Amino acid sequence: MALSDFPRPSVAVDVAVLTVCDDTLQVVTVESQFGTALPGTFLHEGERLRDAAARALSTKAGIDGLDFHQVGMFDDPRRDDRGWVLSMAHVAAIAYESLPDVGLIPLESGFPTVGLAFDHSQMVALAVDDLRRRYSDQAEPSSMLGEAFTLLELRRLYEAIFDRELPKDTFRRQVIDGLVGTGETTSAGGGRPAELYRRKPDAQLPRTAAALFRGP
Amino acid sequence: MALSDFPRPSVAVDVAVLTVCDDTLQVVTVESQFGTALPGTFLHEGERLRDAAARALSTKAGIDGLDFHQVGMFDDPRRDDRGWVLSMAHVAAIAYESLPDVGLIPLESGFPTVGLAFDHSQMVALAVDDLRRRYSDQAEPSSMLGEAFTLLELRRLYEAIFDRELPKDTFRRQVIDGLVGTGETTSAGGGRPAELYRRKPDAQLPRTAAALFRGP
DNA sequence: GTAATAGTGTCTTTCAGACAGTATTCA
DNA sequence: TGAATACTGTCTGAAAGACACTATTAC
Repeated sequence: MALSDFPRPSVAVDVAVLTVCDDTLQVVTVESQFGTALPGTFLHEGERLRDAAARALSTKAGIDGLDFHQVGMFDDPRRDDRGWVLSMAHVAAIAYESLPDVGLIPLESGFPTVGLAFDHSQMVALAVDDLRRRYSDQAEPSSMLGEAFTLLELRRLYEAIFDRELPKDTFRRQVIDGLVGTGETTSAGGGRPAELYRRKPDAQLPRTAAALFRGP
Repeated sequence: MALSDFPRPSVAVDVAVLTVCDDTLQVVTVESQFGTALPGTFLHEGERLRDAAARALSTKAGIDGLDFHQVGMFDDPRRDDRGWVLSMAHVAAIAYESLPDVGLIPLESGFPTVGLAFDHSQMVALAVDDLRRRYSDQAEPSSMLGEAFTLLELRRLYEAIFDRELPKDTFRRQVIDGLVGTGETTSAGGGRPAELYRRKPDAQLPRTAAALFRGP
């Protein structure tokens, strides 16, 4: 049997890069002829989707070295005026301090506060869902903080991701087993120095952590 | 800007249809020249992925009317000897009683007990993950039982999906608010007649239900 | 009656969440 | 010393999970 004789779609990738700035989730955007949009590109021959996503991010936003997760294929035949284009939405996360000078749009309870081109606002909503799921399962799985961080920094990150204040003592008990303490401390806060922690690889958070993060 | 001048991949869909038979999750398979595989097809021009999935299932397995969820795009350039073929894996669920005469393969803790063609075994593993996530969020969201069902039937279904015995009283308290009782009962079990329930649309299960289903 | 299954009241243990206490730094 | 922040012991209320009891059918 020969390969499909049907016309083939163009396949693209778009990437929602999420970061936290000013205690708020934000998404990286680029300016294009179609307006403010997510970084994206067409898939090259023989290329894998995640490699196309990395190439788009490197070329259009100067960002490298991130992990990508698929969040959904957008396949409305009329989603792009230029023709039949399927696009795989991806999500990645990065520490704000590692970001070059790029456009950022804050997210209000998971949705962009301004409209993005194409169906990119829907992509961002799915990206936030996926990020929240992964942050419910593990402690800081995507390096949105630096190499080491205090529990206060971690809690502020989770409060931004889940758009919700979290009690510090319960939060600590939920995440502490997913972390390893370095012996070091930092006194950047002004008061008693806080211990610095790293993520414990492959450690799962307790099943009840999701209930705390997502609220009642 | 003209549309991409790059060569385009063929795009296909494959569907993991899950059902429960003999207290075990099973997946629908078809025989092809490549061996035992998931039902699939190439995407037609202008067609949406979910419509291609429905067409594949209707044509190759005689199954209609299901809901499909994307679980991931498989994009290894060498995954199909015939050429460059991307395939979107889908998941759907169906009551065993609604199945026509098709091939079924039982799943051992989420994985097929025999190898499937291509990367279809990986697709099934992702499909089971997705099914478990959706059954953790809502009570019986995919109609794997009939229109109405008893709590015993529902619990047996969840035990098969999560491959784990569940205590009947705690299970009841977790799911009861996601159901609506019909006034009717059935005495098919032999003992005291059991009330028949339906799914309450849009009702979310408590956050702690996932902890019960997935276990320690 | 017995057997079988459905459904529920209750007890205990556990833990989320709140509160307040102690600990350690800087000014 | 006081202010600020980090961390932790303890209390309470709620609920998971276990257990047993009652309820309703068939035989």
